Amino acid sequence: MRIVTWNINSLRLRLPLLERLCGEIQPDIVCLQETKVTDDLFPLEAVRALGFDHVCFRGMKSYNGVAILSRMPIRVLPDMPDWCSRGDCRHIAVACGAGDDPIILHDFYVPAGGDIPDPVENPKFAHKLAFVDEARAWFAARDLRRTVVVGDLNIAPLEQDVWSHRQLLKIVSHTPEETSRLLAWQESGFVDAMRHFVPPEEKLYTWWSYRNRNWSMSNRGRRLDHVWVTPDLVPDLRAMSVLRSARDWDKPSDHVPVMVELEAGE
DNA sequence: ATGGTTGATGCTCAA
Repeated sequence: MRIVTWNINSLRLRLPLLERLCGEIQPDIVCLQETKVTDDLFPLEAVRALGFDHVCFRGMKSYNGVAILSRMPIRVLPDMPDWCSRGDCRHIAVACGAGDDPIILHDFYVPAGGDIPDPVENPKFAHKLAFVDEARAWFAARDLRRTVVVGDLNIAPLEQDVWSHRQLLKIVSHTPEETSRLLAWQESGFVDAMRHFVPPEEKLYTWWSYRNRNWSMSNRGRRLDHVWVTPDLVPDLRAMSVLRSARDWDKPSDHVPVMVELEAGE
């Protein structure tokens, strides 16, 4: 089972890129963030035409929005928390597969947190920290198995997840307040599936700012997008790839797709 | 220290 996570930064604008992604790597499941489309305007027919007969989404006007596109049956998990009581569309979760032992898949879009890394001065940063704390507590209180967490978590936790650890320590996405919280959430029951394949000593990025024309040459990237699995799924991990080439597609997202292949759930 | 770009929306905000 090939699972892709991608902050697509407007689904409607980038439908041709989604089509290209599907042609190149044929994912079974695509988890999107920042769809930026309300549910009544979701491009369901275009998504079905790509072979995804099973689709769920939660969107809002202009901001946020998540969607899961699947070739196999999925069912949305009910009674998920309204994180930080915002009514934001930042999370959707499904059970994948028709069998009686499905894979549970959570798709998250964690708040970016604004520019100032101070929760007193910057309410958006406070929201981000609270969101991650709440997620950690929720998962820590549960017995997890056959569970995958993916999404744009908007935090690059390791030193080699950013182009310069030293220069980014006070930049939102890599402050110790964020990285310690994200790792605490991860350690509540998950293994970092990307780092299962790429050792922590190696640079690994999934996002390059639009504000850098020559993004590839300067390569000032960050790993903001993640795939975590519960330990019982680690033996099923088969492959991982970061589709760096997608950053150079026509009208690209600033995030590139990340693919993880699992033996499970066939 | 600063500015750099993009998307959705509509005379600006979020990223």
